Formats: sequence, structure tokens, C-alpha cells
Amino acid sequence: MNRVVLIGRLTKDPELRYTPSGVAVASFTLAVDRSFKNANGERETDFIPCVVYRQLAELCSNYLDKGKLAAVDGRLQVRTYDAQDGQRRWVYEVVAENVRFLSPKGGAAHTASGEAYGHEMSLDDDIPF
Amino acid sequence: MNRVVLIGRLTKDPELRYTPSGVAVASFTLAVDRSFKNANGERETDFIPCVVYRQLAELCSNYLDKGKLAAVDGRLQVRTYDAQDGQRRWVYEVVAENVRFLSPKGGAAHTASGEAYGHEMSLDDDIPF
Amino acid sequence: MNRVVLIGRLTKDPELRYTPSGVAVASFTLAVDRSFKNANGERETDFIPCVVYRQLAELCSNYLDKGKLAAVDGRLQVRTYDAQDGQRRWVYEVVAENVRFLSPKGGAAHTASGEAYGHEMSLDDDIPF
Amino acid sequence: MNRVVLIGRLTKDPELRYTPSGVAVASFTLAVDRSFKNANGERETDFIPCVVYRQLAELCSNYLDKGKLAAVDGRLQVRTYDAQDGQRRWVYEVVAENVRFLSPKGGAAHTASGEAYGHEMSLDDDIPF
DNA sequence: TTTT
DNA sequence: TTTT
Repeated sequence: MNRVVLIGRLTKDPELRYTPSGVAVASFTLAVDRSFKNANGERETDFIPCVVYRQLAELCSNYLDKGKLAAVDGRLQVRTYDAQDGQRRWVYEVVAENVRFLSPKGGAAHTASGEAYGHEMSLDDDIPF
Repeated sequence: MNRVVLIGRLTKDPELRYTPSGVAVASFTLAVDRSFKNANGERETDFIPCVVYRQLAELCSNYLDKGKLAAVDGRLQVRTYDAQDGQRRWVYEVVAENVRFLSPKGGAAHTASGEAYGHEMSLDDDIPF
Repeated sequence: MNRVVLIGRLTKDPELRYTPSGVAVASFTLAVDRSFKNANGERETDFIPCVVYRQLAELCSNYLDKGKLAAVDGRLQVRTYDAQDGQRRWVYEVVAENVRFLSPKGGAAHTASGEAYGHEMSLDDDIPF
Repeated sequence: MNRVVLIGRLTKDPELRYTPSGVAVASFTLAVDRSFKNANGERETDFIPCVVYRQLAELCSNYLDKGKLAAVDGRLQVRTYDAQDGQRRWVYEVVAENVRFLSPKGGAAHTASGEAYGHEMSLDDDIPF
């Protein structure tokens, strides 16, 4: 079991890439405010990297951009790689399975279509179970 | 373990009540759209009753009203009662521990303060752990 | 967005049925203990109905039975029906998308196979995204 | 909003430390199996660092050890620090707010008390809301 | 209609 | 008893 739900704002426009086999991959970072204040009375923020695949990646790339609010539901994944300094490094990211666009219509991201705002996007948009 | 996260719109203004001992209790129903379409190509909606206690109840009563979008994080609770026809009946409701107001500022609900929009409200707003 | 995660014990053996079109449907109730005690110092329990479809239904029917511990990850759904007294009634249930069998091997439920204990069962057991 | 639920096994015994001000802090890593198989038919595992504070830290330190199964419910937090090579590095960890011990009684971890197995431990064990 |  |  591995479930993550986040609500936050994109720190930048999503980056859209394609795997060698042609699968769309979008990545972005969510700025997620903590619900409590720290010892200095400040509200801190966690910056959490997210990845999305396939059709949902293209939707995110079309409807989300810097500053937009989104909810992400997915799982926390850890990848490992060997850095250029010869050290093993870890990458933590949330693999989003559903994304809900929460910023109201308007702004560049929404000129293509207003439809996306108002319901959740998932990979299996027509499959009840 | 019992965790629920919902995003939906209020079907009505919240109802605010007080227990005999003076604890504020707000209740409202969230209309939560399903992320998939049914056999007829329609997107169905689940209407999910939510309750909130104490200070958070008063915040919800002030900042939320009919049609507003909100995210709720809490637990699913079942209460039982004996109906007037002598039958045992069950009440299912999500007891919200955190609520995030997602409707943009403006509208009657936000004239009192613009501050609530933009961060999550929880019962322990200053306690890090 | 509609996410539910529960850990609890089955109050009975699961019931396995088939829809007219041949889809397997398993249903069971989870007894989920609250993490806090009530005013009388007692730990209360929520009894939460769950449904599972397709292949996962058959797995649950094979590996779960009364008293077994399980984790369920899914969504909260509300169905409506007209009762025999002419009244509209509501059914709340968690539609499980993933189930993890948490009771240790042994007992009748596990004679068929020991494999299920130890990893989560989902509807798309071989699909990474 | 920032919610994480994990079920996995401890890769080692938890480490218990105290902050200068005397707050107990337990840390451990959960090995969380993915629910699907990769392209080579193997089930991969995510190794996810978790931290727990205060009384819950001491409970974890007493009841959990290497190989034990646990469910964790909390939030994903990112800390930043400057490494000895002068580079900024990020630490991702799940701050557990509730922990449920899922390994059956018995084994060194349970000689102190059998009570912990069977219900969830949280920081506010007697507070209903 | 409830489990350990 | 249902929201956009």
C-alpha cells in the first residue's frame, strides 16, 4: 500500500518529454504549504516532485502551468542513480495517477479548452472498476 | 487506520450547531464527481456528508457556502440510531480533520477575510507534530 | 478526488456474487477500530461495507474470511435505492481498488496458496502506470 | 493537503534519538512493495524513510524492529541541508502521525507487551476530534 | 447484521 | 435533501 494525496501550486510550467518508446512523461514540482506554523510563526512549504505518464501527461502539460493549483493522487516512488561524482543518489517523486486542476479557468493554460477545470483527470477515464 | 480525502462542492451552506457542552459542529454535504463515466457516458456524483468540530467548524461556517469547492481530509465514521419506525438506521459521514478552501476569493463567503483561501485549515494549526 | 484507506478485520466471510454479465463482485464489512478512546475510555469501532470487483473479488473470496485483517484502498461511493416502505434509502460503501491481506498465513483461507500474503492485490497487477 | 499512507516492512531496527529539548525522534525505513510487476516480471520495492516524534517514537522503538510489518499514515516532508562537498542536498521523509503495528505478537519486539498489536497508535490517543 |  |  502506497498512497499519496497532495494539493499545491506548480513551481514552474510542467516539462513534457517522451520515452524512447514514445510514452509521454510530464514532470513538475508542487509547492505544498504545511498546515501548521513553525517555531517562528512561519508557514513552511514542501517542494514535491511529481511525474505523470501517458495521456494524463499531455493533459497536465496543456492545462497546468506555473502557479496553478492542482491536486495529485498517486504513489511515492524512489529511484536510484549513480551521480557524476561516483556516488549513489536517490530521487523521490510522486507518480500521479489522478490529477485535478483546481485553478479557475482563464490564463494562458486554459485557452485551449475550458473543459478540464471542474473534474478530475485519471488514466482510465471511462473504466468504473 | 481510516483515512479519507475528498474534493467536492458544497450542496448547501454548512449548518452550524453547538453541542450541549458548547462544542461547535458544522455539517455539510460534498458533491464529489467520479473520475470516470458510467455505461451511458455520464459522469456520476457521490454526495458525501461531512462533519467538522470546534474551531474548524466555525471557519467552515464562515468561509464555505453552497457551491464552493473544498478539500476534506478525515476519517469515515458510522453512527447508529433508532428511527421513528422502530428500525435501526446507520449514518455514514466523514469527520473532517483538515479542510482546504479551494474556491477563489470573492463571493459572500469571503468578505469577512481573504486570508483563509490559500492554505489548509486544521484543528492544530500551530502544532508541528 | 475521492480516496479512502482502511485497515480492519472482516466481520464475516466475504460474499461472492456475479452480475448478469458475469462480473465477480465480492462484498464484506471491515471492523475498523478508532485510534482514540471515547469519553468512557472505550475504543469504538466503525463497521464499513466494502465491495470489490472482477479478479480482485475472486482473490478476496479465496484469501479473506471472518476475522482476517486486511487493508483496503479505494473510493467512497453512495448508491441510492427505494426501500420496500416506499422510502429512498442510501447505501455507503468503499469500492476497493487495492486490497492487502494482512493476516499471517495459516487458517482455512490460506490453504489454497500462501502467495497472497505479503503483497498487495490490485486490479491492474502488471501495469506500472 | 499532504497525506501519505504506506504499508511496509522495517529494513532495520528503528533508531531512537532525542532533540536537544528532549523530544523523542524515531526513524526507520519502510520497504514498500509495488503492487505491479516491472517489464521483467519482477516486483520492485520502494525504500521510504519515516520519522516519528514524541510518545509515538518511543512506542515505535519498543514495538517495531527489523522485518516487522507496519502501516504509517502521515505527510511527506522535504528538508534541505548543505552536504560536506558544499552542495545543497534534499531529504525526503514521511512524518508519521499514526502507526499501526501489523506483525503478529511474538519476536523480541513484543516481549515487553502484547498490547500494541491490534490497534493503531497515534499522537492523540484519547482525543476524539 | 458485526471483527480481535 | 443535492453542487458546477
